[in-house]
Amino acid sequence: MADKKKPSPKKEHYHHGNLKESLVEVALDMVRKNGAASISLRKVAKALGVTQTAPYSHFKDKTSLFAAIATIGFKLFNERMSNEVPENADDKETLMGLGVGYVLFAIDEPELFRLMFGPEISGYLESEELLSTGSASYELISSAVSQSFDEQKIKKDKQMAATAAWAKVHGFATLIVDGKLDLPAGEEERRKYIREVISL
Amino acid sequence: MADKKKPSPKKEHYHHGNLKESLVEVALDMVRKNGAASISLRKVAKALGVTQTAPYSHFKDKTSLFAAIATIGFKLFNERMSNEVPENADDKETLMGLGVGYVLFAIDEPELFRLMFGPEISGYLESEELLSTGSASYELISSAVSQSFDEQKIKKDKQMAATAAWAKVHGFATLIVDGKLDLPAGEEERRKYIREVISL
DNA sequence: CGTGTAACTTTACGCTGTCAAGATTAATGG
DNA sequence: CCATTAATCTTGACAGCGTAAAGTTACACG
Repeated sequence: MADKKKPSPKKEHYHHGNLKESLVEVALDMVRKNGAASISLRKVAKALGVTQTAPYSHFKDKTSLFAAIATIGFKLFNERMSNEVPENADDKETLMGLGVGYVLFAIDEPELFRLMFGPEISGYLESEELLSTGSASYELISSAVSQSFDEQKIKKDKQMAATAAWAKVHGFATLIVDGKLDLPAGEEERRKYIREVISL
Repeated sequence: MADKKKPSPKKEHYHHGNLKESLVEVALDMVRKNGAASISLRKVAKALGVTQTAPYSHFKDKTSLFAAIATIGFKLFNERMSNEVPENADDKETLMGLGVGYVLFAIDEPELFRLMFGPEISGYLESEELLSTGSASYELISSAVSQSFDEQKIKKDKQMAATAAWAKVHGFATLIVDGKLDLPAGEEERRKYIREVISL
């Protein structure tokens, strides 16, 4: 991630140059640091030295900006889950890896996680990218469950099994993010703890 | 001087009488119908025929009102869970009943559920009643898990088992409330579906 | 070089939470 | 029973918010 061209420090140019990307960048930062509720379009605009209505040239409304951020969130989320799956993992290990990645992401990016599953963008259907990255997350888990159950020759309804697996992991992550659960300190202890809870 | 101060036709009393309760009542109604985000103190006040700042005689701020509503929510929640446990249930049946009640409450009161576990009151520590009714919910589940595991002579860490049980049910409820899952139509079908997912 | 258009500014509106100060009434105690 | 106090409610105000409408600037392209 090399830094691309940098806009001149002063407001020499009437046009910002890459305002859209910068808006997402700054807003993502604010979400991470203080949560989505702390964001106002005006503050984001001011942080970039543009006027309060400038963002409306690039985003229909505040929700659209949130959607763009959540889309990034889901990409990172899916990467994190995939990365947690070891090479040549069998179906069961795959499922566990995804679950651990799910929870670890929530721990590392609590505010982003909240936004992704929160009310700000719930019911927002206007971004195809958001919808596809979001459902990709579910597909990851769902297909892993499905394959895992094939392997184990379990005959339970697959969709229901996927729902149960998703629910457990999602609830776990949610409770952590909401501060309802205490976590072990170290990275490895956490990983172990998560694995144990998930496999119960 | 004759009619210096004329009370508006509707307005009989300067004092409302039981404004505090009425505020909670009306606000609870609004939460149920349109969600917590749709509420403004001003609208609640106007709905009761008082001025916009009248609520501040009874609630420190908007969050305090939300806390009062969430407290009611947790009471209903705990009742619902308890009612779902059949008489003379053994420990396992008790646990299942609580879980079913948990999810059914979320289905019946989605907006209230969201408020209870949402960011509006997260980190609000100024209402002892909210804290106690809230943790009572966890105690219900936690102690049921604990006893259930005694009965089954399972030696796994009880607290972790309680966490896993809580996570599964909570995640399930959350996903339903957020419209991420489709439910069967009838009351009994739902109960059955919930039981099956929970027991996976 | 002229012009269309995208990016940005200016201005403005209505809504919000909440503070400060004043008015009115209920409650209290002498 | 009356005077004082305390609780309750009103008036007025402020800053911040999302966002609509219309004007300005500058770049891209013929």
